[in-house]
Amino acid sequence: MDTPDRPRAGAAAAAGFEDSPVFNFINNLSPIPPPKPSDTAHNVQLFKSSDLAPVSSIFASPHVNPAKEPKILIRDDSVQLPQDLHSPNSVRTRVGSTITFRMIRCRDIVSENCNINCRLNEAPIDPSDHTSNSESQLPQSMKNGVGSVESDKGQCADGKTDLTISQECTDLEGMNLDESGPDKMDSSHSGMDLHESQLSEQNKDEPAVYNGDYMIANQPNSGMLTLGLPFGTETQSVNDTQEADNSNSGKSLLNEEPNYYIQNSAHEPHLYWTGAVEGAAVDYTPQALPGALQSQLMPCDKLNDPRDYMPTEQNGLSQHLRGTRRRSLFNEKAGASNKSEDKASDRRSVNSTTPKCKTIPGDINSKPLRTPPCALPGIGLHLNALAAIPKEKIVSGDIQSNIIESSNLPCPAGSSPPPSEQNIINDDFAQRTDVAGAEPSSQGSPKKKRHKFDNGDGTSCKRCSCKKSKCLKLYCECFAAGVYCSEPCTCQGCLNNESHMETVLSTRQQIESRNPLAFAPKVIHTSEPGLELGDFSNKTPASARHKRGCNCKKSSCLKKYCECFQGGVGCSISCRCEGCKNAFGRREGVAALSIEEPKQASEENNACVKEEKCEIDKQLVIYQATDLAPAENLLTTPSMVECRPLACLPPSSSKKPSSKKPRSSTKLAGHPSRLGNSQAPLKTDILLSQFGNYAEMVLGDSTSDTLKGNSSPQTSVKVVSPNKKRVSPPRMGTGLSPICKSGRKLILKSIPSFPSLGGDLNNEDQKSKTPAP
DNA sequence: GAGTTTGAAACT
DNA sequence: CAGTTTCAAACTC
Repeated sequence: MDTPDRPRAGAAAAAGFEDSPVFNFINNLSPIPPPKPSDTAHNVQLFKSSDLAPVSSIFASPHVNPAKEPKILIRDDSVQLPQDLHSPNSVRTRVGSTITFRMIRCRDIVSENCNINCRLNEAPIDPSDHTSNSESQLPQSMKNGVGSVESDKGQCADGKTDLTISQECTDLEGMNLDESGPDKMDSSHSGMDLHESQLSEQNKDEPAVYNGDYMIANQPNSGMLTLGLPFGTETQSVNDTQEADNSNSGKSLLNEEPNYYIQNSAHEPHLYWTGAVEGAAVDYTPQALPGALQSQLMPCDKLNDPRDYMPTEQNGLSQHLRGTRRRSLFNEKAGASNKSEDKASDRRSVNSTTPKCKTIPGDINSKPLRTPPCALPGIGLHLNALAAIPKEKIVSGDIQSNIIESSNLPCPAGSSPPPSEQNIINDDFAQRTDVAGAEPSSQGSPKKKRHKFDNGDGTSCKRCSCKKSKCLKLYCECFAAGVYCSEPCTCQGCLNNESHMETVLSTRQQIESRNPLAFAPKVIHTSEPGLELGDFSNKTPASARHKRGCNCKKSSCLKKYCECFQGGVGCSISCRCEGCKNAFGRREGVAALSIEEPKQASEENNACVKEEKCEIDKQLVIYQATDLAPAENLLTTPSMVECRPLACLPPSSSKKPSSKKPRSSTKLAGHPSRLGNSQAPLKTDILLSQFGNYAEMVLGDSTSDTLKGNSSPQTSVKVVSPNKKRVSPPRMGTGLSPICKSGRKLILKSIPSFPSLGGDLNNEDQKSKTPAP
């Protein structure tokens, strides 16, 4: 198709592969120059944002809650998929059959970005941008992935011409033909019909292409990955991991994905996402990438929802939307997060979203610190959205969460996000977990539902019902979450509103002065054992995160009273709980098995199970290091336990006898967060490098390890099989999950890398590997 | 919907 | 730093 003119391609040409479609394909990919400045910038932003955000502690100031923005937005995006246009039904089935990818969570790493990434939506993107290309590319990648994917391919091959499929196929062609592709893409997209026809054709023709892609993908080192992205390493690692995952299934979406990445990377900065990659995997829609993400996001169930499908207009629109979608990710960062709109429309209206709750303006301190992305008000929110997501959507929520997490990846683990940010994030997670676990409860009283209602953004309103605290104390969830109380709140004498901004800020500062970690998330999903342990000062961020431990006595850590449980994480050393039975992981020794305990886990697990089911059944989940599936998140603890041995944090350090008290720990941790802000710039730089490391850590390492089998049992598999089933380490069989565990394990690895923001990526790794003597 | 339980936050 | 009180969520009826 294309000429091997490109220098890089030249090598291949030299090889004599020029003629091969694969070669062509590769050429297309490889040629892609390093991300354009703008692109790079985007990428950087993502990472930065994540990094920065955490550092800056976005939440320092309360954020306006977009209370009601549906976090679901993501879904919407996914919904948007052209499929609807063609045949929702087909799509549905496909979706079900097809694999969905989970976004990798980097959340731990990235604290903030989540929001941004998560949202595909709305922000109208300029088609002019590569976005279109990228989109198209994404779809292509998707296609590729899909094509490779059994189900998808089957469909295409079958000539079923699902809209999505067809589109995908077409996209691929376009991809193959030209990287630039936007035009091509457009053309391809423009005609849905065309797609179909093309599909058939492509199906025929493409195989070669796919193959090529596939091959490329297979090659970890393939130029594609390496080439483009600054993150190349990551991508590679990802690919590897994916491959590993795929390996299970044999071919893999992933394989294709790599291409996807590459292309994206080349064209779009946004693509950098692993998530995007994953998205690529998504069959659905051509529209997709962004959509892909969305699709991923979308719960299996949701696919059914007409809304989800979005009445996207047509291909053209879809394309356009695509662009927007991608953008949306960033846009969201920009603070445009629109939670509310689950619906397709949401994208466009993204901005329109009306957060009822407003996030409190960044703290004085934090504000300046806020780095671009991080700064975005929306940052915190995204996670919450998950929680907000109705049970129905829970699954999707997970996905979303995953996506979000992935977005987070960039953030250097080392830097702990500002407490506030973390809080948000945590909240999100918690919410997610809550959603899962709490689902039942949520049904009950509004309060219970409250979290669910949350936008999902960290910023969403918590619907507090404070009476005496005036919503100026941590008792107030809204205040604690850094958001202003909004309509949903039933609080009395509330001062947590814009009109009292000064009061709020001052109060926050006071609280933070007391306890830097006061606004830090109660539970950090990061499974990093070390962090949990809080031992390493180096990893202060982590420690800070985990500073709090529960002090449950009667709840046995089996109820929401327990922060750990509520957060969906197992209890850690820092916990002082008595009779800990935390299903997610018991404190200390108990932990490992606790997860498996069906009894305890039953409730919580249910949530996890649900998610997992969906995922398993229909989705391919790609876990990245940090990303614990939401469901997985639940598991984190156990994994952590297991991990610990690996992580081997210094035992002494690990133990913080009184870690619970935020105060003591907080001081240590708290500062770091702020420091992080200052460090932010560094972080960004580091981030990239870290990111790669991180990716490796997460994906690569875990995957590699798992693949290799060397891995300690701990590094259980996170791998998802292309087959649609996660490949879980043998051990986990229980409902919960193998996956979860595996995910956690991975996380653990990743964790080590994070710890030192300032870090040192290298150091981190080393440290992680070799716990301090 | 009201009341009780629970554990964190705040206070001393 | 430890103990107590206050608070609001979580939970139960």
